[in-house]
Formats: sequence, structure tokens, C-alpha cells
Amino acid sequence: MMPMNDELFWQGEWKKDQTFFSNPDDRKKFFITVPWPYTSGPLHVGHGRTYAIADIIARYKRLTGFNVLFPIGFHESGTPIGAISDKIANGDKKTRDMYREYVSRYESPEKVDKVLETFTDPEKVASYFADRITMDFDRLGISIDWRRKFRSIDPPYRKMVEWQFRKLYSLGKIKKGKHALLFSPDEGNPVGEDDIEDGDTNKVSIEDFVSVLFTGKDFSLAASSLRPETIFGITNLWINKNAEYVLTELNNRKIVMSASAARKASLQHSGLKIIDHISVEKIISEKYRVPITGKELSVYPNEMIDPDQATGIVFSVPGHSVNDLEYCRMLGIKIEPVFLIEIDGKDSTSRDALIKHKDADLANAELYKDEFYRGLMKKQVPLVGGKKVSIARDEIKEMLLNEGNCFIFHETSRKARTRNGSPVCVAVIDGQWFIDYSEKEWKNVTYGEVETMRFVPDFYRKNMHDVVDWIGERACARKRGLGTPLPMDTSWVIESLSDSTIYPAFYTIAHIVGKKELSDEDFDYIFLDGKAGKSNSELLAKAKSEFEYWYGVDERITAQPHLSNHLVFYLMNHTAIFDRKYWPGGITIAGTVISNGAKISKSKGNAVSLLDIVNEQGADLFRFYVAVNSDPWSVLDWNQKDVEIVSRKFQELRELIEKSIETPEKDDGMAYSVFRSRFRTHLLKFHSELEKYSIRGAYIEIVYEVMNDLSELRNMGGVPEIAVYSVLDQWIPALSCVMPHFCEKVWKKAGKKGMVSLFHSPMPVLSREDEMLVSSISYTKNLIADIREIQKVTKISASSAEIILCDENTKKDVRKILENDLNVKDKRIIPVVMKSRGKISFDTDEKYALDTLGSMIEKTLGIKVEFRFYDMEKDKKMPLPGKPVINLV
RNA sequence: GCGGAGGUUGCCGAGCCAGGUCAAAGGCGGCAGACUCAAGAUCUGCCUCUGUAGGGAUUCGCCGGUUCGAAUCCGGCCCUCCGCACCA
Repeated sequence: MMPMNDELFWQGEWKKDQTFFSNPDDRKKFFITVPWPYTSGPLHVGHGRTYAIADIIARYKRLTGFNVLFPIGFHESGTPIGAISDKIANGDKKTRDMYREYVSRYESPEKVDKVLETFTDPEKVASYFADRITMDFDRLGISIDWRRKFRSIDPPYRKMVEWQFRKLYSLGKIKKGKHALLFSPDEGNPVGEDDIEDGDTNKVSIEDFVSVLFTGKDFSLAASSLRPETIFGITNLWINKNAEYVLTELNNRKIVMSASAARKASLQHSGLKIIDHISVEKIISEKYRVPITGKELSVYPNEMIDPDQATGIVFSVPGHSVNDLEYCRMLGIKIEPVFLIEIDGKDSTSRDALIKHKDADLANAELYKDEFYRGLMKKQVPLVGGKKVSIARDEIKEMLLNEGNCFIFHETSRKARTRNGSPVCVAVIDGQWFIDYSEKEWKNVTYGEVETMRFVPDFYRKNMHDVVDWIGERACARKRGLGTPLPMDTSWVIESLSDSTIYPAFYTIAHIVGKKELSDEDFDYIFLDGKAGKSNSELLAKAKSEFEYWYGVDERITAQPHLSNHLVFYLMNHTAIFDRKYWPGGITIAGTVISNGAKISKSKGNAVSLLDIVNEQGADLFRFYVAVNSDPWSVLDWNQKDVEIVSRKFQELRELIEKSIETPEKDDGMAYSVFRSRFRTHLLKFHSELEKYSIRGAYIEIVYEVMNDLSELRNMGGVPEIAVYSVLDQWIPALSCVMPHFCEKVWKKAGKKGMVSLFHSPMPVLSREDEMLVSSISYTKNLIADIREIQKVTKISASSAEIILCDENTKKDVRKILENDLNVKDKRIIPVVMKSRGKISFDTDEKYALDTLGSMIEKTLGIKVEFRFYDMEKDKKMPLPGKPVINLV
């Protein structure tokens, strides 16, 4: 095992030496970023992988001569941190246990509870984890310029966010309007995912029910559905006789709905008034008319109807709802279902769906889905006959709305409570702030950017294009949480994803700005070539030149779920605000991490703490594992078995290199030259793979292939350590991107100057001799395989092999024949050449190969090897170029 | 349904864009041998079938096509995974 002290030692050295502080100079720059972590807890393996990938790329770019900037900051905006504090203060057991465990990763047992108590202050949670995460980054050996660290709630950064939002506002991108959101009436607050019990594992979304008004004598019934297009198939209405119903007034119409519906609806429609209770008997005693069709219907009691779901009154469409069909059967109501929809020319019916799937819920789900995507309204259906169900649904909804015969009832997708136990409803807020991403011209410009920037892997380009196409209005402010007050209306706080779109720009100037709060003119000056403001102009000039040197971001490495939120905001805010030359250069999507073959989740018990891994295995091993086990964009499985395998390889590699430094004998002999030539070939491949971010391919080449070459070298009588010693100058720097701690150590031990982390390694060049040796060795290996095969087939144990090479004259003739010129001296060779033309190769100088490597064949096979050229007169069998004749004796 | 990704030899996983050198990298695993009293570690060879001279046959989801030649290109089909706001 790598002594942990070595890793800590080098992390200390990097810090002391300020190795990764990056300043503008005359080199080409490379600016790489990863998402800033949210400081509500420690990092997990998924983070660790993304950051390790980014760091390997950052280090590789340094190796190839770039001036690399790799900064990080901390995201503290939003509601979760506050929610955590509240829960800890309220003694919520689950949260306290979780945070006790988190803290115990960093603290001695007696200190844990003391730290936990400070968490009743959100600021303490944020700063505690920001500090620990900083340590986690260091502990992984991530090469960060820490001078530029800032937090999203720091006043200087907030100034930039304010500037950004005023900018967007002046560009007309920010609007205000009605918006439905999750809300707790008891607490008088909007609620986010983190405020909801199990909100993170079981998401709550908002569904829009169409509450259709069925007109009776004195009042209307509001019956709710997600499928207004089935209005032509309504046979009756359902009501729950055990529930409480009320008479309300909305837009001068008297409407009946359940009591709980009325309470919820009043959060969505400010004009709604509750007038009186109304008995179920009274409701049932009357008939009601369906809008559009004018049909008269009865209301039936049905205890299965949930009074707390939408309006608590449901219209029954037994033809297209499995539930309604079953209710009719259960209650013995004899009604003929009406079928409105066909799929592929055949009626789609609830009955058939129920036969296909025994389970009613499953049948219903499939019926809904099939009818929505593939169904057509039957021709005889009025108004929307022949139209797609999805279109008919919208049209009927519009029609009803225009006639005033329905209203929209927003309902939660499941029953949800806040963590404090009060119910979650949907409220419509008037005056919600949006960023309107739907604007055509803005999208067009962004499409162009998506087209030209780099995506790894490339198919995410199309994906991103679709996301830009899809995005519309996006709420950008909330009433609660940490963050920057919205400059246009400071009673709002900018939402936490919207405040993190152009933040990488701030990294370029954070260490210059310090605690100073800049004005809008200052930011205009720095970022947009505006006129300088009144502030300290020297500081501004410095900030401006640093920004202009570093920006934009050349590579952003992030996870796939960010595509449809953060990344699209990131792109569109850049295209809206900055000059084209500052737009993002590339995005790499890192794959997910699973553990022992399964998705990581706390309930499965396969969650792994990044810190534990690093403490037990070492940062270098973790990084090596990340590098070698799968390419950055595919799924990575963290499992004990593979960890051990990789660990063994790593140990072998370390011992080899350390031993080679201790035995710096001079090598001589062909075996070593061959090794070095092949090493340079591997190194070249290493570079070409890493240029494509194929980290795995690169390290298979420079670790596994090289080590395989070393064992061949041993077979040829060489000493691996001696061979290794001769390539240390190139090998250690190449390895250092993945295993920086170990490499610093051996770099120093080998007497090299400076940090290997900053070493600029020249691109390897293959000489003519390298190429000849490399082709000779593969030629020789083929020869050995051929001899082995002959021995195997003939079961001859030969003591010597005579190898007959193709002579120059025959070679010329072969070439002629291959070029369709059959005018050759010895016509006998024509059929031979034609038959085995696939095997012919002129690439290897065969005499050279056997002169230099003939002894290798002798050593490997334990037989004597002699060779000579073809003699047309004497030899029966004819050799071909690259394909000599072998005679075993 | 639409969009995206993928289906490779016992397993994982390259190759496919730029067709031949691909029975197909690398790893894992297995078998045999060397070493060892033995086991482990390590090293060597083998791991589709077949063959007493380096060959042949059959393989890269399935079916066709283009080509002198296809894992690689084209068309169709089957299956798996992921996403889908106004669907659930």
C-alpha cells in the first residue's frame, strides 16, 4: 500500500510551493471547470470521479504545455441548507443521524455532537462543509488554484449576479407572470423538493386537471379530469357520499366541489368564494348537462372517489378508463360504454386493456399512454374527429376555457406533506419572475454555439440541441432561501440554478476583486469592454486583462442530469451576455458511478464515502481506478473485486519504478532498444488517446502495454528495471496525470528538478530506427507464432529452423504481379502470389529483423535459427515478402 | 409513439466514424506447464472448431445489399437501456 504520508506530504508541498496558482503568461491557456459543489454535505464517489477526470485532463494539458486554470468555488444558494438547519434544530432524528455520520467522518467522536449543535445556524453548515470539501479536494490531489475560491453567497459575487440579472432584464429576457408552484398553506410558504417528506426520492410534480363545469338547475358541478377529450364519452358523474361538498362562486358562477377542493382552489383562483355547504342528496337529486355535447347526466355515489383529489367530483368515461369501467361493474350500474378513440384502425377500449393487463392500474397507465401517443379520435366524434388524441385534448381544453365551461385545477402528482407534517398543495402566484428562454433569435444563436462547440461524447450535441429547442419560461426567483436578492424586486431571491450560469467568469477575477464589491459599470468594463467606472482603476484593469486572458471556459466536465437544467442555462446565459469569443469551448459529460453493479442508494446500503475510499486506498489508487476502469462518459462500477485487481497492478507498477531508480545500470543490447522504440510508440498513442479524452485507452497503452513489453523484454534476457530507468523521463510525467503523488515522489527520487506536475513533456518523435524496430518485433513475433503452430500441428520437436527470405528479384516480381503486370521471369510464382496476396507485406526489412532479433527467436523457442535468401533453382517452396518459408529440422 | 445510446468471442470491454494487416486490444476468468514439499504469488503457453507444415471452416443481435473483400458501409427487422415540458 502507498503510505498515506507520502500523499499528504506531496499535497503539503504543492500547497507550500503554490504549484497550481495560475497566472496569465505567453503560453496558450486552458480553462477547465467542474460544477461547484453544494455545501450541504461531504463529497460522494460520483463527485470524486467527475473531479478526478477533470484533474487528469487538467494535468495532461499542463504536461503538453498549456497554462491551465482549474478553480473551484462553493454553491450555497437555495433552500436545502436552511431546511437542514431547521430540521437539526427541531430534532429531526433522520437528519440528525445523517449529519452525525457525516461529521464523524471528519471529527473525533467526542467532538461530533458539538459540531452538530452549531448546525442550527445555516451559515455554519455551509462553512463547515465548504472547509471539509476543500480538504476532500486536496486529499484527492486535485490541482486547484485555491486563491480564486469564492462562495455563491459572498457579497462580491452577488454583485456580479445582480449585474447579470440587470443585464438580462435590460435585454428583455426577464418577465413576470402567473405561476403554479408547490405551497404549504399552513406554513404560508412555497415548498421545494427538500421541504417535502421523501421529496428527493419520490418527486412531486404539478398536474393540471381540467375541471369541467356540468350545468344543473341552480349550480354547476366541477368534475376534474386529465383527459378532457373524452368528454364525448361521458356517461355519468361520480361523487363520494361520505365526503363534504360546498357551494362556491367563481366568475359569477355557482359551482359545487368538495370542501377540501374549495380550499385548494382558492389558492389558485383569487376570486373563489365559499358560500355554503351542500348535501350529497341534493347534488344527486338533479341532472346535469355536459358542455359542448349538451347531454343530460345523472350523478352516482361512489366511495372510491377521493374528495381530496382535484375537485372531488369525477366524470365517468367507462369506454376509456379502466377505473370507471370497474366502478360501473362493482356498483351494478348498467351503462353502455362509448368508444371514441382508435389505434391502428381498431377501437382502443378500456375493456381490452384490462384483459391484456390483469392489474387495473397498469392497464390504465398503458391505455393512457397508448391513446395519447398513437390514438386518433374516431371520425364520427364531433369537432375533433380524426385528430390525434394529444391534439384533441388541447383543443377541447381551449374550447371549454373559451366558453367559460371549465377552469384549471392544479393538483400535486401525489399526496405530499412537508417535513413538518403539513399538507402540500398547489398555489398560483401572480407576479412570479421568469427568464424567458423561449425567444426564437436567442435560441438560434445558441443552436449555432451548440453546433460549433465540442461535446464529449459527441452525441450529446444533438441532445443539447433538443434541450435548447425545448426550454421555455423558467422561474428564476423564489421567496425563500440563501442567495442574491433579485435586483428588480428585492423581496425575491434569485433561484439557485439561475445564479450559477456565468459564474466561471468570476474565477478569472475573484482573487483580484477580493472583498471589494464592484459596480455595474465595473463589470461592464471588465466583461464587456465598457467604460471604466469610478472604482480603483488599477484593480479593474488587472481584472480585465486577467478575464480576457482566461475566458471562456475551454472545458466543463459535469454529469448527465445537468444537461436539461444547468448546462442549457449556462449556454444561453453566455450567448445572451458575452461576446462570442468568451463562449464555452467544450462540455464533457461524465457517466454515473454505480457500486457493486447497482445504482448507489442509501437504502441498498451500497453507498460509499469518497473520504473512506481515499483514506483506505489512497488518492492515487482511486484516480488510477477511475482512469482505467471505464472511459469518462460510461458507467463506472466501484466494486471490491476490481479495486483489488487494479490495486495489485498499481503496486506492481510502483515497485518496478522504485526499484528501477535504485538500480540505474546502463542498458545495452537490442532488447532494450526494442523496448524503447515500442515505448515511444505507446507514448504517442497515449497522447492521441488523451487528446480525445479517452483516458482509459491512454492508460491501458502507457501502463498495461508497457508492462507487457517489459515481460517480453525479460524473456529476451533483459532486466526490466534497467529498461524502465531509461524511459523514466517520459514515463513518470505521463503517469503523473493519474498518480501525481507517487510520481512526484519518484521524480524527486530519480534526481529530477522541480515538480513533475508542472513538467512540460515534449511530444515523442518516432525515428526511422524506432519504426524499423517496432515492425521487426511484430514480424519476429509472428514468426515465432508460425513456428509454434507448425510444431503443434506436426508434433515435431525441432532443434533448428531454417528461414528462407524473399530475395530482391522475387520481391520485384511480386510487386509487378500485384500491379497486374504478369510479365515476370518465373511464371510459377503468379498463382502463389495471387493465392496469398493478403499475407504479403513489404513493410518489414526482414534481414534487418532477423539480424537484430533472430536471437530472440532462439531464446524463446530454444531452437537454433538460420536464415538465407531464396534460391530459385534450389528451393521448391517460394517465400513471399513478409512471409518467409520455414523449414523445421 | 418520438428522440438518443447500445447489442462484439465465458464475463467486462476496445474496434465501427476513415472496409482488408481482425479469430478481433487490454483486463478478468479458466486450462496446461515451470517454480514450490504443497498452496499462493510469479512466469510461459493455450482458451470457436478443425488440421502430422505456418492451412481451412464458422463467428462480432437477425435478414438482405454494396464490394475482389464487411464486426466495420447501406436497407429492413428484433431486443436492451436512457430522456420526453404542456402524458401518466
